[in-house]
Formats: sequence, structure tokens, C-alpha cells
Amino acid sequence: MSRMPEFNRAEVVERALQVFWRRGYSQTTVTDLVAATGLQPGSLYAAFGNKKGVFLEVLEAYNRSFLERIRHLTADPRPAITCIRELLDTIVEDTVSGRNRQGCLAVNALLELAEHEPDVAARLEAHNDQVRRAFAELIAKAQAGGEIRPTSRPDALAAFLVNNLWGMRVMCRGCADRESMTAVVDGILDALTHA
Amino acid sequence: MSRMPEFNRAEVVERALQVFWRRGYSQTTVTDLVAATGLQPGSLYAAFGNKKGVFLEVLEAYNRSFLERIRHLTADPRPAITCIRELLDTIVEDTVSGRNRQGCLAVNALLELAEHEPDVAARLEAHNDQVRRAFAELIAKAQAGGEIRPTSRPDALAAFLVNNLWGMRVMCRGCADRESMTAVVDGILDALTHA
DNA sequence: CCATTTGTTGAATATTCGTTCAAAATGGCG
DNA sequence: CGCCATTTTGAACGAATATTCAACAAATGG
Repeated sequence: MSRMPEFNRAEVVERALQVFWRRGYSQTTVTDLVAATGLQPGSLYAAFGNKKGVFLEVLEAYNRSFLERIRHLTADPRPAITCIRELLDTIVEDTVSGRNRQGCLAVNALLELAEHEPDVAARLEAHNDQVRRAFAELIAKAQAGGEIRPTSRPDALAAFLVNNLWGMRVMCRGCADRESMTAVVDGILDALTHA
Repeated sequence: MSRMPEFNRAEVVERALQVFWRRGYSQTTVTDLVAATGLQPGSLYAAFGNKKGVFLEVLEAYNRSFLERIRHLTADPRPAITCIRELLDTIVEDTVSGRNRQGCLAVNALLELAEHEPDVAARLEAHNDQVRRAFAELIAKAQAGGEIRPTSRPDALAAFLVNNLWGMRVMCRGCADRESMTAVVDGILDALTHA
């Protein structure tokens, strides 16, 4: 009964994500989004409402993907500590190689927008909680398997781990030397296994 | 032989700092700065060149103050671990009480501006190095005094500590519950003392 | 093949922002 | 006091920005 959209929504979101991730929210202009997505302003506004609408959908896709990645670790047959080490090592490698120095979109957005976009902040808080819970499950599994001593509660260790993850996401934007980053990873894993 | 400036530069910088800290760089308008400092646009531009000039001076003041605070810890007669715990506890209290949920100006600025303001990023990297070195000294002192075992190098432990500090500066913008934050602080101190 | 509904186009719009500048004000000094 | 260098004032300017809209195009159903 009507004309069909010419674009693939997921593709558009993915391309917008790349721009927002690299340039941040404020420094990304609608013109940037038009160039990156191939959509004209009118189509963009028809599909997403406004710039913030695009960003919210981008953020949702990013967070979902990240969270799934963490949750998959719990299903991984290898020891949990191995999975965590691999996760952290990947960040180090991506940073040192220059493959990814843009940090975490969610962390970047939280620091940039927490003050004047309360709804964005609320979503990011919720995401943070979910990440923490996912790690707590992973740690509980590791404690059950004897990899981590059950001295500390999974919640507490998860909060500690997430804190370090966010710290690394800050550092990889500004001080990307391998030595410091591996020292950090070693410190985290020592803390988890000796706790 | 000429007219004298009517404002106190340090006061103006301090007031501009409050605005930039709360709102971030992009979201702070020159109109905001005019309102906060009491200076008219012309005076502001005569004194600082432009908006970025104001911000650079603000950042310098903030970083110098923070760095001095850390360096003072090395001269504190009490055990280094006590000083570190106090530093971290202060962050927790300021966050939970709502006294300071704006995190760290330097971290916020790094994430917001690293991409498109290379000179800002360079200054922040240098600051980061100085902070790390200051903590390394503090830790070396603690190792010499037997508070921390000399198993790990001071550099490595300092990198780990700074990573957690930045992580806390992220978290205090988005997930300010006391339980998580004290869990993080406990994790940090356990890691430092048992390493 | 027409009517209708929806998507696309891209120039236009209104607003906001950083910055400038000419005129007025101020204070030190001969 | 009168000269002059400097600061202050605040309206004005141009550039950039997010958003809109009227004209056009495509697809569907009868």
C-alpha cells in the first residue's frame, strides 16, 4: 500500500555508531551522520526523530552487543579466569596496535552526557548494572569451580573488575603504552585469584 | 601608564573551572562563561584568546592542584596505605553524599576531546604520567617501610592504582551506590597490600 | 492506470554559538 | 589636569547547527 524504505536500519545504525564512537556526541553533526549513513536529513528525521534518537538507538545496539559478549563468557567451557584474561588482553592489543583507541562508547557517553541528558544517563546506569551482574555470574561460576577463592562475594569482585574495565577504557584514549597496560591486567588478575 | 584589569585571573579561572567541570567542554557556551565569570566577551577574549584558551588554563590549574595533592601524600608522616585509603574514601564519600558527582575534569576532558584536540590530549597524557610517577614514589616509600611487599615494581602498582582511580571517576558519574564503591576500594587495597 | 500512502530529496529556516570591534571608561604619569 | 595606553562594554556578525517542509518518486491496491 506504500513505498518501502530503501535503507537497512541495522546498517544505518552501525554506520552512525562508528561516527559517534570516534567523534563523541556533541562533536558529531547531523551532516556527519548524513555523510556516513547516506541518508538525507529528511529520511534520518523520519526514521529516528532527531539526532538524540539516532544516538539512543546506537547506544542500545552497542550495549546489547557488549553485554552479550560478556554473557557468552559464562557459557565458555574454558576456565573463567582464562576468559577474563583474554578479554583484557584483547583490549590491550587493540589499544597498543591502534586498532581501537576510542575506548567504550558507553563510558564516553556517560561522561559527556550524564549532566544534561538524564535519560541517557539512566540507560547507561542500567547497562552498567547488567554488566556487573553478568560478571558476578561469571565469577560465581569460577568460585564454584575453585578457580577463585570464595573469600569475597561475586558482587564485590565484579564491581572491582568493572571498575578496572572502565579505567582501561579511559587509559586507552590517552596513555597506550603496553607496559602500563599489561601491568594493569596483571594487577587485576592477581587481585581476582588471590582474593 | 594604563588601565589595570579589574578582575582577579585566578578567581576567573576557578569560576570557569566550575562550569567546565559540571557541563563539559562542548556543552559549555561562552555565554555560560560570561555569566559565571562576570567578564564580558571582549574581556574574556582579550585575556584568554578564545574558549579553548580558557579551558587550557582551567585544565592546567586543575591538574596542578590534583598533582600537588598526590605529591603531598609522600610527605605525609602516616603510613602510605592509610593515605591512599583516605584518598579513595574521600571519593566514595563525596560521590555518595552527592557533593561531587562530576568525576575528574581531566578524565572527562580526555574522553571528550582526545579525538579532535590533539594538544589537549597531549597535555592530559603528560598529566597522567606525572600522576603515575607520583603514586610510584608513594608506593616505593611504602615498600621501603614494609607496608607493601616489594614483589611488584612501584611503576606497575602505580599503573594499577591509577587505573582504578580513573575507573572510580567514571563510576561516580553513573552508579553511585556505596556498596559497590566500598567493594572497589577494598579490592584495590587488598590488591596493593597482598601483592 | 489511477489513487493513495509512504519514502526521498535537498534547499530553506530559525536558532545558537564563538568571535569581533568601535566606542566608552579607567587609571597612571608628566 | 590632560595625555595615552589599556580595559571594558555589549551590540553585531558570520558561521555552523539541528530541524523542517514542499515537491517529487516509488510502491501498493483496486
